[in-house]
Amino acid sequence: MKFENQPSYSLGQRGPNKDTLAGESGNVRLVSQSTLGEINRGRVLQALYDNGPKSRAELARLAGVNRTTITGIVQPMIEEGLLVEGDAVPSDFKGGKPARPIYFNPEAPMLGAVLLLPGRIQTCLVTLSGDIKALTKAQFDPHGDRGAFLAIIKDTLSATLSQAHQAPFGIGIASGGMIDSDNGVILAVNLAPVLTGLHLVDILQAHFSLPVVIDHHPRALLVGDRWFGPGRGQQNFAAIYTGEVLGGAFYIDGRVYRGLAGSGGELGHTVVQIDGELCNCGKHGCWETVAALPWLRREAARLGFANPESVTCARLVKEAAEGAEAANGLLDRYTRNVAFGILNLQQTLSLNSYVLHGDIAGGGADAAERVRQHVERLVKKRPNQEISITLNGIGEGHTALRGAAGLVLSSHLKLVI
Amino acid sequence: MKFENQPSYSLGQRGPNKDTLAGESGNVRLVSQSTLGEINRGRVLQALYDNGPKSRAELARLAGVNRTTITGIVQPMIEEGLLVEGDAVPSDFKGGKPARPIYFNPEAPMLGAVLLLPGRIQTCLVTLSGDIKALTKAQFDPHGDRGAFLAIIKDTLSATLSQAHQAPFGIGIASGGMIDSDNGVILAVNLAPVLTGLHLVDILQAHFSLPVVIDHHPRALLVGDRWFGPGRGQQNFAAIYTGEVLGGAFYIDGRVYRGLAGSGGELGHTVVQIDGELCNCGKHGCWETVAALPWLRREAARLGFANPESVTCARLVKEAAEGAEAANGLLDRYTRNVAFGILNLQQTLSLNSYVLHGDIAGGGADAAERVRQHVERLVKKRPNQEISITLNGIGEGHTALRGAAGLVLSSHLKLVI
DNA sequence: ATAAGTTTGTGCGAAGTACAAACAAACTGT
DNA sequence: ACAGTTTGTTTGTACTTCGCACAAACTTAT
Repeated sequence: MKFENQPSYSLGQRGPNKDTLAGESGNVRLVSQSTLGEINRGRVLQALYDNGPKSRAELARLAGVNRTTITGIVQPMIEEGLLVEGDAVPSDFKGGKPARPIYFNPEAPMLGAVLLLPGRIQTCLVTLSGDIKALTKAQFDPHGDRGAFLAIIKDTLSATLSQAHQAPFGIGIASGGMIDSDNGVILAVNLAPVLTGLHLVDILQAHFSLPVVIDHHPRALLVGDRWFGPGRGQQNFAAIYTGEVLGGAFYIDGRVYRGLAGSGGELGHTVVQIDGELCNCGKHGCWETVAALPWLRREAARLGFANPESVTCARLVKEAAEGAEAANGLLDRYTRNVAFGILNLQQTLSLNSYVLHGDIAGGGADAAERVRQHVERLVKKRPNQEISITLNGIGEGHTALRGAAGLVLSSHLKLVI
Repeated sequence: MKFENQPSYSLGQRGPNKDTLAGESGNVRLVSQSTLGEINRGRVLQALYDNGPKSRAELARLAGVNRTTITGIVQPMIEEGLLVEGDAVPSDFKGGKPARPIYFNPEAPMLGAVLLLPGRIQTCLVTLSGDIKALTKAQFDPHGDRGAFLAIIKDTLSATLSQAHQAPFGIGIASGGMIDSDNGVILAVNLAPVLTGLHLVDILQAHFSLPVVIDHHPRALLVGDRWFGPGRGQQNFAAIYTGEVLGGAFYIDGRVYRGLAGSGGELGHTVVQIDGELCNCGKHGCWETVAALPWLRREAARLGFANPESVTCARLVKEAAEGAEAANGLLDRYTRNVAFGILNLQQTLSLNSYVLHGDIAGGGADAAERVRQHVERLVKKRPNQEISITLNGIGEGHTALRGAAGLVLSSHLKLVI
């Protein structure tokens, strides 16, 4: 028989000479058996991350598979030193062979991490359980010479990596600015032009002979929440950062959402006030224009606050607690404005869980509770769906470094086909 | 050794007594070999959908696997009548055995579809290539008796199904209102209270002994775009519907985005104008308040248009083409308002492709081009990322019914683990 | 008319990975 | 000492993809 009148067309989103990607029209990838094995190994590791040390039998129950299957997956990783078997744990039952829990080997390789901010570099090692080691800091001229910058970052990383007893799994980089995470390129950093256009991943991979991954700062915070923070075990949640700018990122179904070449998640530049204040991106009325520190300080000045340039969420919370009505009012407006963007994310994606970072997190539990109450007032609740607003990153402030390390974990574990 | 100080906690989003889902903390599913086979069979079917008839060798090239693998997948489906082998096609090469293309069997079972609107039901059969057959229509009292409604929908569907030569794969239902698509329940339809709380999937599955799936109307439009319309072959795109209300849905990485229990994608109730117009959802400044027909008509009345109650996008396009400056101005404002919500979706998810339905689609290519130009003005373009705005559903108007049928396809093909 | 070259489809056995069943090990309670 | 229970291991089976060789079906050159 002849097949006729069969359409085969697309919406025209691909540019000229662009290679088709897996899953795009014209190219559907099947799953091979070795890929199947990789997926399952990654999921077993994920289960250990999410649930803590577990025996083979417990892992088999969690994963819905045969005990033999778990042994087959786990044994090679014990033999290669990634995992280790713990002491026998007496059973909770009447009788029964004691279980032998399995977990990550403290002697396992660590993760390299780089935090890249305009003018400043921090590097460290992070253990599989999230401990920070060999922290090294340096500064660079954001408008300076490309070669000088590369020398500084290589030296700083070398100082850190020299304190590892064995080669780490890889190096993760959290950077400000517009990042193409697929190609490992810093597309643009307005505050540090020396970085713009830098193919940093290729350069560092060649220099250190280690896998290198890069992503932008809010997404690194998110990944840090996922592996080492309040997002542990979560499949769907967002991290929201407020400061000089406003940014965010989110996990959907266990995966960091990136969009094409990492371009998704420009949450600060979604519009919440048509024809509102001019944003530094050129549009009017972006979420960032009403929910970042510049807005807060401008409003503080307009309302006659003392030292308006030093107004932060923490300061407002403190002054409100001391009875200052003006501070209470401004704090309420700020947290309400933050809530509008969270509302829009909630309406769009139903993530139900949000972790606050940066200035808004500096306001502590009081600020978080205000944001949550505003969000709850705005969202039409669905049955059995509580919205959770939590904090991370207050205190020692290494969330972004852990996040950078988490980028390595996410890419190494191959958790999703 | 003993494992100590290992955290195992979550953000607290689960309610009391809620079963943990696959992938959530405490439960990670591994992939079995029979699941692997199902995934690969689904992907081969998807490749045929997206690319039209292909030979085994061509499919092997597309899928990146061995020719033997494709034969092993395809042969059982030929034997069971889902696929059929076509006439040999002479090779484009010098020599070479002629290829035997494979495609869907016209004698294969069809798909049942139901469109459920306040007061009206439409049912039909849809072939695997999207042809509509056995269309039946009925009306019901939206405030009437639950039993009377069920009798009407069963009769209407029976009339349609009696014209099928064999049992269809299943029945898909596109419905207005708030739908819990995981449990197959219509949670609320403000304009048709008789439907509220109806466990329609269980009822119809029991009655017809066929698989039944349900989703809300904009998501059914999206799925229709994906299988039978301009979204064919696309992994990431959104469908936007404007009319009395504004709704939308989107595909991410080849999957319909649903969120928990289908609650994601309430795009019409994202806020674009803080403290703006009161919305019928109770909030102020939702996208729906500035980009649906009620806004258009109210503005037309305010501006002194003749017969403002009959203003639609199509009418404005026509009058603007005839030189009416007021119509041109209102059309520009309407398409700009539609663009703001698309902008926010683009900033959040970087989908790059949007299909317009309903009233805004009624404005044809001119309206779509205006929307596209507004979006392009607002979005900071990334390298190699064109934004596409297309139309669907104008003409015969069966997009939603094809979409309902597509819900069956999506669930039947098991395209994703 | 025959041979060389090329592509497609099939047959056969190998490889990778999960599953089922049986058994040994290690415990508790009677 | 024995029964019962759970955990971990051993052995063989099942499912699915892969690699290689070969047959079939064509075109082109001689």
